[in-house]
Amino acid sequence: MSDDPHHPRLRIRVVFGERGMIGPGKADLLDGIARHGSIAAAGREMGMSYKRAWELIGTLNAMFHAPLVTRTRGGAGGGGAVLTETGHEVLALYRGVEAGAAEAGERQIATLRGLLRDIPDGK
Amino acid sequence: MSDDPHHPRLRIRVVFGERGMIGPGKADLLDGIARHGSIAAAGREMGMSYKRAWELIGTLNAMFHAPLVTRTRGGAGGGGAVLTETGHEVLALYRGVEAGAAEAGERQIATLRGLLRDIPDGK
DNA sequence: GTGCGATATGTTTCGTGGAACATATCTGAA
DNA sequence: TTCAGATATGTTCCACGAAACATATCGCAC
Repeated sequence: MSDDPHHPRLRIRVVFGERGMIGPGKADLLDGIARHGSIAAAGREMGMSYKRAWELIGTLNAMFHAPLVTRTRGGAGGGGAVLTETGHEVLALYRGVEAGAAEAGERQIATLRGLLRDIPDGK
Repeated sequence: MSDDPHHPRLRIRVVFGERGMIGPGKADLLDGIARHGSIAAAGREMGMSYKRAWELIGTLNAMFHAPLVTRTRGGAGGGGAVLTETGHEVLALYRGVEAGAAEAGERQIATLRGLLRDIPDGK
């Protein structure tokens, strides 16, 4: 979609043992909610069913000591969802890990990329 | 198995667009082959079927401009597999990315860990 | 009090990755 | 010339997660 297939991408998942984990999916979802103010809209944007988005948010909320997303039902516009302070914090921390890792691994990744076989078939 | 569930772990996957990707699974497999000199033994060690291990090695070999693993059939001991120079190089680069990311994200991850909910059930 | 738009959940269907199973093949050693 | 132990591959089966489908609920606006 909007990602350059020629540039290596780093997908990072932080695993907290049995307590859960957070990766690109949940992060992007939080991001979408922050931008749209709606679980449904965020899910739609990334081609994810409302149900799945809702479930992910549920696990995220249960995972931290305070919910990351608060929801409102009914009302003008039908309701909506917003990131709590903790929500913004967690998202920022995750993005920080991503950015730091990308920078720290820049050299190795470039070298790795150079070792790849030339594209076998341009489709 | 040997991973401390209390300490957050970073799982990193380097994605090269359509050309493939490398993550913990393939890296550990390469590692096992380097240590055991056998695809089968490496697979066994990580509870992976020989077939799956063999397939992963196949995609890895096809992914880079030179094979990462060379195999020998028959002979004393039935055969075996060893990492090529490129194989060692790729593994080292991936481990480097992992290490760099872990170090770079140390702060954020610790903070994230502090935001987790207290364990709900000690099992 | 009806409609709208979003959250909230349950149920069922379905595709896919992996496990399990089954062989075939290779070659040095005994 | 048989055996051992590893690579090499195809086929079938099944669990699990996600998608699809189906409702229910909420509350402001009109």
